[in-house]
Amino acid sequence: MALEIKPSQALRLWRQVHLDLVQDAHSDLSVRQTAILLTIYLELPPHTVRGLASRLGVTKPVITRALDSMGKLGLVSRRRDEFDKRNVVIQRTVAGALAVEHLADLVTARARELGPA
Amino acid sequence: MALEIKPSQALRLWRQVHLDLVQDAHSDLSVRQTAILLTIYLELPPHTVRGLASRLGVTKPVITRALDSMGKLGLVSRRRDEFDKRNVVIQRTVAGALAVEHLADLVTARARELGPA
DNA sequence: CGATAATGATACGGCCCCGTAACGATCGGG
DNA sequence: CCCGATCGTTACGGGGCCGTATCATTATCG
Repeated sequence: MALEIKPSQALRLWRQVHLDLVQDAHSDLSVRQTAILLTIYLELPPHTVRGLASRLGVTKPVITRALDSMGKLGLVSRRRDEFDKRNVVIQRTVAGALAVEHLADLVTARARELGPA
Repeated sequence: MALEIKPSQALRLWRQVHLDLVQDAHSDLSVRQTAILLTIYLELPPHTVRGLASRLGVTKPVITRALDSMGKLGLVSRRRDEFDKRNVVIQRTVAGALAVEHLADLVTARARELGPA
């Protein structure tokens, strides 16, 4: 059951949510960080730096730095893998789950306001 | 006729489009720039620096700098208002319209792929 | 063991964006 | 005519993210 959305609706939805994000002081994530955060919270664990890097098509330092900054915000946390101590396992947090949920609410609410055409 | 979308669908849509944007080398716009671009192309002209600033809830230098960088990319252009030479009128461009259209296609295509639940 | 591979982190130089404050140009009211 | 208000821009100092190259740690294989 595919979601039917017209190009003009898609644009208005995209614009309105972006306006909300710009005005929401707490949402200060870049496009890359958003992609990383949602991948962590929507795809099945475990998540590693290397896995995310190849999944997003970016270099590993990009992931490391994004995890640093999102970690400071409390949106994710890291833990050494005990079985292969080279790996780092990225873990979800309560604050991160709340942020993702907040984004979902934002999108659904703005979609509900869309008129036809 | 409102658009019905479930939170889980909203998140998967948001994630997938962001993954596309990260991997698309040409799309290098920040959240703010995207909000500005879509406002210019979706709301009725004329657009001014001050108008956009108050519409987005940001300071004027933010708009000026965003117009500078988007102007270099050919996405928008500027012209002095002949009747009130203090004003600057922001104009749309072919490249900008194409970029907006491309984004619309991206969102609608990813929405079409969404499963239920 | 020892050499090689793999993982994530870090250093570096560069670029872009931010907010505040100031600026020049232009308009408009007294 | 002039002085204040308005417009957009620029200057400044600070901070974040980027890609490349390199690093320390750990695992693997001969």
